[in-house]
Amino acid sequence: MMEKALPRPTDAELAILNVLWERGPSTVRDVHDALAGRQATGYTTVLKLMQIMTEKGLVVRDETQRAHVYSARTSEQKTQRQLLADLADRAFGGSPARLVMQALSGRKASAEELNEIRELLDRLEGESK
Amino acid sequence: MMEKALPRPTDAELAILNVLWERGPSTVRDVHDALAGRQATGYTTVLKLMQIMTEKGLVVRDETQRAHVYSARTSEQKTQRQLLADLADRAFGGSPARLVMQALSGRKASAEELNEIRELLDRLEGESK
DNA sequence: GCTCCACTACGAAAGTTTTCGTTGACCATA
DNA sequence: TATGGTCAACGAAAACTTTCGTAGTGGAGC
Repeated sequence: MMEKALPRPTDAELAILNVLWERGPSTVRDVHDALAGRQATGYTTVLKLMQIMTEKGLVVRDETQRAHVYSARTSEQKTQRQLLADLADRAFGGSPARLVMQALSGRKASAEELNEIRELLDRLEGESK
Repeated sequence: MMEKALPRPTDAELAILNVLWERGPSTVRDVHDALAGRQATGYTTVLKLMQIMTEKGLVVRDETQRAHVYSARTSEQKTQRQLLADLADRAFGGSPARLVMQALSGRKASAEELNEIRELLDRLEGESK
């Protein structure tokens, strides 16, 4: 059973997915309102995007209610990994490790964050043993 | 002196930048040939893209030769960091640390890579002291 | 000088993304 | 039953990305 790869979400689509991941299943109205703070987009713009996303399979919708209820088709984690793999391919010669190193050295992470990452490393190291 | 933010390169533009970073200053012919293996694009397509990239400021060109010589305006590192910061903003709630953790847990890095990353962590930890 | 070739420039077309105005349907309620 | 509000659907336009055909230019070699 081949799981068909969903297309990489565009910027505007990703903004909508973020709302769906945060709020769970939502109507267009919900998403539009949630987006209102960050983006200044019209209601029908959000609606149209979500219709397109439905066609693409990025979201699924429940039409039993008058106001259709949309859900992200793919988890946030899975999408994040897809985006990272994609970026690694396009900008890091296909090497996720190089991506990580650049991300680490590029910015000052807090001490706690560094520790978290170190613990994660320990855990990974443990698994591969 | 405000350094104006260059636009995020598109997929096709990034492919060209990769060639320029690898080869150094190159003509359109050079880039086209280098791309030939991976992409099947016509010569004029590459040319047009590089003209657009010149307008955008992503590359600069030396026109003293008949075959113009193009160079990336921004280093590979800097561009990579910009792309990572951008992705962190769009898909990781603005948190590079979360991006790193997802990148690490998402894939099996080799033991050597993990060690490299650990050393990098040590260095970072040292600096922040 | 002429011809051929490689190159840049230009413009157009196709595809994708983002935006929004308009329309018609449904439902509540006066 | 009429009115008003909310909603999905549709279509179109604007912006951006990607593609390539055609034209013109300049230099090398005959």
